[in-house]
Amino acid sequence: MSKPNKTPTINDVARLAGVSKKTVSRVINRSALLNEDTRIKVEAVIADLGYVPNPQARALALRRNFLLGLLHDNPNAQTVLNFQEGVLDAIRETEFALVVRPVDRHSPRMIDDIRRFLELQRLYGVLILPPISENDALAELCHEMGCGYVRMGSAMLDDAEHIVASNDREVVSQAVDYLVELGHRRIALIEGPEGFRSAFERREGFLAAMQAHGLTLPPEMRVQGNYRFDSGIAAASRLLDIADRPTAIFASNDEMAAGAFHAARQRELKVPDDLSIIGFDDSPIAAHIWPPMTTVGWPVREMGRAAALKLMAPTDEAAQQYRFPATLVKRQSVGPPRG
Amino acid sequence: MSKPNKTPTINDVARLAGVSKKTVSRVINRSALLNEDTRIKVEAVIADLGYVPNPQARALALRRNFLLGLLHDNPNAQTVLNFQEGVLDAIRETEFALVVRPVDRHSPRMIDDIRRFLELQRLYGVLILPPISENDALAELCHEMGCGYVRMGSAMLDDAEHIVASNDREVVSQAVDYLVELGHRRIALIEGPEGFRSAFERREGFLAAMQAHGLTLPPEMRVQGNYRFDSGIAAASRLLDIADRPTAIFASNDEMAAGAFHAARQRELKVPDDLSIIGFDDSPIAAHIWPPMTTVGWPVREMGRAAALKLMAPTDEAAQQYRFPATLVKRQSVGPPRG
DNA sequence: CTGAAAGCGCTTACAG
DNA sequence: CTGAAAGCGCTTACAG
Repeated sequence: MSKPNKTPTINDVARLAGVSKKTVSRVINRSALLNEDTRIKVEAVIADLGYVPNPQARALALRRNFLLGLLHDNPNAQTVLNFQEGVLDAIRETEFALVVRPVDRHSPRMIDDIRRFLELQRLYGVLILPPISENDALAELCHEMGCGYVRMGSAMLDDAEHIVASNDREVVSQAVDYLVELGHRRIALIEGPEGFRSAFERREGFLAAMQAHGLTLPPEMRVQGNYRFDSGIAAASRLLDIADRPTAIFASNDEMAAGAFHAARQRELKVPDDLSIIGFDDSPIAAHIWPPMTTVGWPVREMGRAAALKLMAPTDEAAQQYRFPATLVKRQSVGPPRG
Repeated sequence: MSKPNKTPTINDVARLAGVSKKTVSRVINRSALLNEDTRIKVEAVIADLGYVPNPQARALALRRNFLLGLLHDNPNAQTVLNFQEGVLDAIRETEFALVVRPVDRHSPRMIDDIRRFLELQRLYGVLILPPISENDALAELCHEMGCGYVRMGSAMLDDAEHIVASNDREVVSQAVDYLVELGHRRIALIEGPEGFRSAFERREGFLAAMQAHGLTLPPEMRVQGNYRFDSGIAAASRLLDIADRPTAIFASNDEMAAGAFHAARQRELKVPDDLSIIGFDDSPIAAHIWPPMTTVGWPVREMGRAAALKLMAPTDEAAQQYRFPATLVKRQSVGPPRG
């Protein structure tokens, strides 16, 4: 007789179902070697009691927690949150929970810190956001520690089971196509920082499209930023001070594109009449800046959901998807060039 | 002899220190009833072995996890992330980890969902962000489940041990003072939605300051929004279409203030020459909009850090703080009224 | 101040 | 297909 108020344990289920704990355990873990009638009987008792296996006990016995980790380093806040929402979509109604771990990619101890974290928390698996998702040493660490992992990236950085990827290169090419169709010829690039795969992919997409259209990109029409707002102002300032200045700018992310808006304003250039601007991310700033910004949106929430499923239920159909196309979001920061 | 590669357990420590497991446990848990020499000896072995108690085992034995939960419903992404950073500052180098749980405050099942979550995960405590931090039923739930909690709020919603609060009311009064000093008299209010304590506090601060300056607020100069961008456009549009339109607007958050910028632009009014605007939050949009927005910044990261400490180490000096003053951040969206 | 025994609620070989 | 025993790595009364 257990006290009426206590939450039921595996023993209660076993006793009421007239089987051993082990058999109940088999039901919980969906063991194949199990008589159908036994399973039905046990499941009835489980439902009746409202029994839920204690995660702490399972974690101890299995040496593995039912926790998904989210590793990120300071990217776009909205992206992190949208990804989290997607993960939640996937873990809702499951026994899993989400542990968030911001890390510092500039720290020499980052890998060691994460190693300790994984050792201690015995995570079921981790989800890794860019840019640290591009760190192969980190993926290797997960592998050697027996911790599942899925990376989010701008390209196929890993096998399908370990990645949710967008098609940055293609979609940036499409953005350039769009500008060219409107009549732009002097199109400048504000690229992202060295060492970011996203910066690389977006630049390659840009260059490929320019070449496809037979357009040249003079060196001064290509400036590097660091993905932050101020660097966008600086980069765009240089571009707009060129005598034969560009009529359109593609910036590798929205923050830098927002900086380009500022640089234009400072010079009393109108967007889009004097200057068309396209960003990347579709972050809140894109919709709220004036005029609303044409940008590239990626399905971050869906990526988060799929990434979590890859960890929890790799055989699920929804977990098979690894390609998540980004799309051009047309707003008012792009128009035909003047004259 | 345990295998050399295995991570050390409490048994290894006990054996090498020549004491019982229980004594090691006492050292880990800083029991007072402990001979000083014994403690030093055990601590030496712990350091030597690099022993770290297994959190899963402790969780099972203690019926309590070393996890801090962050409960939030969709507020400003940057606020959530800054708060997370603060929590991380506090849990770094501890055994604690942070579990994030977005919830839906409009769901009738919210409380039940959270109850199940707390039951299952046996959290050490939860941190609750606004607006759900204002839900007293939720605080009551935590209390009855024996789960620690700390709320973040715009005012003293709870006892000092259960809250990190800003001073929204005062700081908004100061914002109004600032506008009045510059010469503004027709100052309008875009207030936040019903049921948000922050909206209430900010409105009260606004009204108190107006009254203190002997200024009246005609009903048409006070419009309600829902904290979202579009509602800011709508509210400001109404205000700016008044014949004797305001020379300054205070909006209860940055998103609505950004909407006010749009409404001004649509009417070809210049900020700040034709219209001064002040927001609240100091979110990224505030710094990136043109012209950069004067707003109120609150020390979200510090609040997150203190909130986590209140849960983990309530006696720490840093955990005593519960007041976190917000401050006016002056940028370029405010100037003297024209003429 | 310290220890031997039992227990937290599960799962893992090993039998049968 | 099913079960009795031992174990995961800690802590909690209870003695002494």
